[in-house]
Amino acid sequence: MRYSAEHKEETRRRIVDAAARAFRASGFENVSVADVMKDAGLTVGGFYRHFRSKGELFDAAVVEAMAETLRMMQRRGTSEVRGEAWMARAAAYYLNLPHRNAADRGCPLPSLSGEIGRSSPEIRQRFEGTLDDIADAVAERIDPDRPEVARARAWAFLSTLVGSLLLARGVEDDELASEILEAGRLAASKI
Amino acid sequence: MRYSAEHKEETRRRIVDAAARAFRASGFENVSVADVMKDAGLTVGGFYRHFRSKGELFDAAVVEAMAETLRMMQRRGTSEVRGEAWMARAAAYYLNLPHRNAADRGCPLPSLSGEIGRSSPEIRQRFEGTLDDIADAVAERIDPDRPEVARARAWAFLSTLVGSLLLARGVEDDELASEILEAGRLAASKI
DNA sequence: TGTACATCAGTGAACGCGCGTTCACTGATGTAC
DNA sequence: TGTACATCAGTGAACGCGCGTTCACTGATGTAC
Repeated sequence: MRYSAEHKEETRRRIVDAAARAFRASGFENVSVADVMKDAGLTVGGFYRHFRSKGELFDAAVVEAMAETLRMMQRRGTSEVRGEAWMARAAAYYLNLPHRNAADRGCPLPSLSGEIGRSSPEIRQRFEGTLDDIADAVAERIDPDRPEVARARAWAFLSTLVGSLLLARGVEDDELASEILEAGRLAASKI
Repeated sequence: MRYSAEHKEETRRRIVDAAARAFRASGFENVSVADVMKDAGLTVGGFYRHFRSKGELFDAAVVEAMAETLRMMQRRGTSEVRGEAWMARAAAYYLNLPHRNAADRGCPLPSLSGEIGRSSPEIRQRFEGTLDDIADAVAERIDPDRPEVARARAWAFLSTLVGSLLLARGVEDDELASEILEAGRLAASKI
């Protein structure tokens, strides 16, 4: 092997990071391979030493962004807070104007679920796996003693967060966006 | 005027209908002008007698799909049902596998909010207007006597519906999709 | 330790395709007389 | 009422651009001796 294995892996990571940001900000079709490579400090040609196609990059970027979200969720879980207190805290962390305005660094669920819904079965299955893990992590925080009920509540909780953020991003007016986010925060905490 | 005004208007309507279906099913970038025209029984060239650009068509299609949703909401409202009973009924009507599997004829909120979030201010303002009307219509059904509180609940209700459908569409497994939809239905009715 | 060689990550130009848009043309239908 | 003319919705080919992908090449670095 020439160039250390770490070197190649590190480059790949830079490409995936740039892609994860760009796709969340602009969606699959509005991001070009050249854009991503430039963002990663490289030129187009080298791309195919790391990925077979743009689709494969999207796949990797989704996995990466979802893993981040899951890690974030789990990190929040090390504290002792549980139940409604945890839900209120998580909802506040998720539903606010900064998150609404920074899609590129935020949760991929509102920004990419639409595209994923139209993607290949492989990508959707991968997505499904991580999403399931996220739901489990959330259920554990909501009510560790009643896993069945907690899981249903976790899905409803996640749905409310994702839906609120999505709607808040669709409207132009910041006041209205705040109204939507606040309503979501309140309702999510009491699910 | 040659060709009656109605003739042109009727053709335009056919184009917009085809576009509203196609965009909901596949998103903006994955639908070509030629596709839409073919669906409307026409050829590409004629498109520009009706619209200045593909973007203008998207705008019209979003307005149309949102207006349908609003009409649907208002039609449901003629009955006397109010409050939680109405919420349970509306949630059941919205959150089910057929709706999850027929994005092209369903609510545009889950399928197009993502794209709209990245669209021009004009489109977003138009979207915002109808969305606001929908929220008002929902608030009226939830609790006509307390408009303030009802509006916040309406936003949370809509967020949960939209989020659940979006997540259910993102996963491959029908069982899991059902689980998500059911959780959403239950929680939405009690917001 | 030093040197020739081999590998392969990365470069940047070129290719080819899809698609939005334009354009010259057709022909159906309304209007003028 | 009938006929010549004007309009313009619709056709289908052509244009041009952006972008995904390919390719010949470079040069940095690891390996063999």
